[in-house]
Amino acid sequence: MSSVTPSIAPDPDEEARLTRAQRRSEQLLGAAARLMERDGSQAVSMQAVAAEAGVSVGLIYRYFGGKDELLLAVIIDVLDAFARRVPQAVEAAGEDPVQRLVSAFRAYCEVIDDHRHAAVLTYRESKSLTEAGRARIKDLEVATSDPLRAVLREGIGSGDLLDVEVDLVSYDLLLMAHGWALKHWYFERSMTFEDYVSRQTALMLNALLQPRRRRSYRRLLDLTA
Amino acid sequence: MSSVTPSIAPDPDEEARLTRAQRRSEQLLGAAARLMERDGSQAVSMQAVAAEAGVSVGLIYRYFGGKDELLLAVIIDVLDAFARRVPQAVEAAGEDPVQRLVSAFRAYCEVIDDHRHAAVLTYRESKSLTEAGRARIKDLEVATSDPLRAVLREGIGSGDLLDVEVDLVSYDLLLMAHGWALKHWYFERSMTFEDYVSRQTALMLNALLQPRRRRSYRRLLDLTA
Amino acid sequence: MSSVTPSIAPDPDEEARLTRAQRRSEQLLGAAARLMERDGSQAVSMQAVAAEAGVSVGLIYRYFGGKDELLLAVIIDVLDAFARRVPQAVEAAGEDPVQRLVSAFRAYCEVIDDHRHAAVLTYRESKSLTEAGRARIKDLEVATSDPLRAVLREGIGSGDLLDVEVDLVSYDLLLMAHGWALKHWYFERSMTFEDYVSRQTALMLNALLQPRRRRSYRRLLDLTA
Amino acid sequence: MSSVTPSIAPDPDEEARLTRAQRRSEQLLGAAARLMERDGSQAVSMQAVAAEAGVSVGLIYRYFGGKDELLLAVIIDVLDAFARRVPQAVEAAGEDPVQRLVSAFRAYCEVIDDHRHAAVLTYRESKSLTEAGRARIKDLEVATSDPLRAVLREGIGSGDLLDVEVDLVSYDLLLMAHGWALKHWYFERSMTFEDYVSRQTALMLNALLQPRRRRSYRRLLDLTA
DNA sequence: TATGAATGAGCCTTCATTCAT
DNA sequence: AATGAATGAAGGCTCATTCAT
Repeated sequence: MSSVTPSIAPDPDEEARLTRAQRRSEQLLGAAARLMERDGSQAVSMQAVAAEAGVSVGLIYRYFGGKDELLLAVIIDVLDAFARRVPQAVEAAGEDPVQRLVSAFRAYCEVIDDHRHAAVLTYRESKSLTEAGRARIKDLEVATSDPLRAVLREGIGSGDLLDVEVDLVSYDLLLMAHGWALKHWYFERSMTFEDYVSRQTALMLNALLQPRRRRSYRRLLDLTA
Repeated sequence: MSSVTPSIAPDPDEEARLTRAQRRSEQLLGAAARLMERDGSQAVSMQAVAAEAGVSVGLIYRYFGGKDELLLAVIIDVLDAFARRVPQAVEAAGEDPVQRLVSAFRAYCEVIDDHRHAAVLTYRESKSLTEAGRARIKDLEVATSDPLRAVLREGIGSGDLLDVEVDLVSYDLLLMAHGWALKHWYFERSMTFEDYVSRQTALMLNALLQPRRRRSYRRLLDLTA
Repeated sequence: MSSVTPSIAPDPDEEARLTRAQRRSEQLLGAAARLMERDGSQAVSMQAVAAEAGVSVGLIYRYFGGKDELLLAVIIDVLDAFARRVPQAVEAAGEDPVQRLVSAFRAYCEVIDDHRHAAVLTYRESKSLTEAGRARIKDLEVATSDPLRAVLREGIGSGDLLDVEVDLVSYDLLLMAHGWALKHWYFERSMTFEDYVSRQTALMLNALLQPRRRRSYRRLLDLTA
Repeated sequence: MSSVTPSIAPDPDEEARLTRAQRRSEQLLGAAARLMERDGSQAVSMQAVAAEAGVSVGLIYRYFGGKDELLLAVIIDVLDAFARRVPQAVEAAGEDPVQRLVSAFRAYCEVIDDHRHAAVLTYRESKSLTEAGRARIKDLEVATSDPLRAVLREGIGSGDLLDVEVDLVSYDLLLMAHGWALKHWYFERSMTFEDYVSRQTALMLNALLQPRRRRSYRRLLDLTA
């Protein structure tokens, strides 16, 4: 389409940064994500994805080998979003390990709140994938929790946190973040997102903080927020 | 269960107590659960369920209205297991609120370990249900966590636990229990079920126990099990 | 059931006149007719017939070879009703051939009004039958119109009616009678059953009556009833 | 129809005039009509229609929402044939109201002879339709008889016909026309289509013609053709 | 590159029929 | 004579995938 335009290139930067194929790919991924997150991947037909994206069915097969590959790509796309935003939040939190942990946890929760349905996809749809796809996602999920693990290790190293098992605790924190998406229908009746985050943060710090450091974070430890 | 019965001839009794219909129902439920837990309900055809159960397709429709109803029944079956076993465990734990909490949490984890895949069904398949079915499951899920809420309230009332928000914390504990099923593929590499339970228990008590009560449960608080 | 009753035989005549088998047969036929007339034979399942009759599916197969045979029996039952009531009406009309014709036509219409849906069965369902069944019904349908043919011949013989082709005209009259059932939904808006019969009678007589006999039946010839 | 076109190259025009979709639609409609008319719509499977049309099952669903819609379309197709050919015949019959009536009736009979089995579908299959479809067909059936009603009113207005109830008589005439299809198996033994039409025409005129106009149509009034 | 008509395997469901009791 | 649980073939319909244009 835009290649036909004879006038001076309207957006050369955009043109250059993303090849036509990349743009198409994102367009299809977006459409698929939108539908799959809402209805579940199995309930979404390729024709529906095509319609949502405003292209023909055949075109999807030029960019993705089939439905399995499309679902895999959608999930990977979501996990990438995690990998991008959490480290930023940690960085912005400054030097204090506890503050960095709090900030990381909040970032996880925020990303999940933004992709509330997408977050559930990873749980729900892994069975729809090939063994290879499933393996790849598992790796990505582990990688996704890396920032959390790193910040936990920092805190333990600095003596601010108890000497917990990092793998297990980082996973617990992820669960608590995902919890917002999983039971959103339940909690939205009794609390805001801010309530949820601050109360979970308090619980987490109660469990992890070295007793002698508790006074410094008294405000964050208030269990009734 | 029935093996606990001390009186004579437990099997004939068992045979007699269940009508033919009840046995059929359980047989079909078992087959469906086995396949759905493995492949996801959408990927399991009614013909496959029939084959797994060793009956004809038509027979399933004598016992369940259709695929939706079958899935719903499978999930309800699992939730019933929770409703049965957790209260028993709490009862058997004696009077101490903290011991009762620890015991309840362990029971949740054990049921999940027994129904490791089925537990995931609740998360994964809600989209596949009718609105009515979804509503019913939500109610059951809430009810399922009731024993946990009760025991938490006891502990707070007795002054053993901090004054946390019971709804949120009970949900966190459920998440931690479900976590064993959700990431079983990951944790089985580094820990046994016993490791998982005792470490999560330690974290939980660290977060919830009144400081002055910590000494009494020193052993349970060991974060490295 | 009734054979168990020990007290003095409550209805010995009834018992004697109809064997148990005959009564069962009528019971089943009645149930089948009721449902098929309402929903069409194809839409009625054997299990539905059994339920309507208050018996088990298996029993139907003791009395009728299968669904085809059941439908055939239902249709024959209806056609028999025609064969019974029309001759009675003709007889009761006295000696005058024209009066007998008028009476016969009215009788056809009345039977059809009583079995409004059943009448349609013959048109609708003949395709569902075996070749043999179809042939049998065709014969019965021809026989059903015999009284009409006879009375027409009388009228022609007596010089009251024009010398029309009896087969064709008797068929036309049957069509006009069935018309009440076929388009009942349309005519019930603008006329009663009595209107329908008297107006059709007037048209018929206008077409068939010898000109010189018209004066005698002036009232019946009034086209606006 | 198109054979009447005098200009050059009629076939390419025909080819061009119909879009691919229109041709497909007609192809499917034709196949469905052929089978349904022979076996009854309920007895015809979608796979059979696909096979008859030489296409795949799935394709039918691109053109018709389902089996109901397909049956509805077939019936509407037949009713459209009436709406097209009857007015033409009336027009071609000239000015005389009686001639126009005779011509209209003949046209009805001819269309029915062409669609002998399809005509029966309207009677037979109404139960197989949705409420909406049934309503639509009822409307079309009423509309189909409009030309007949119009020509009857003309004749009454011009004083050629008796003052009969137009709705009822037009329906009678339709029944007589449909009669050819309904009992074709019976009448084909004793008369040709021409016999049938001329005799029914004679009966109709005997019933409807004003006595003083009878002499003018003596030939048409001969009851033995 | 892009289209979308066409395919057909496979799914859920129904129901005529059988048979052990 | 009567039951009704069980069967399984067949039907309507969907949708991932292909391919001629």
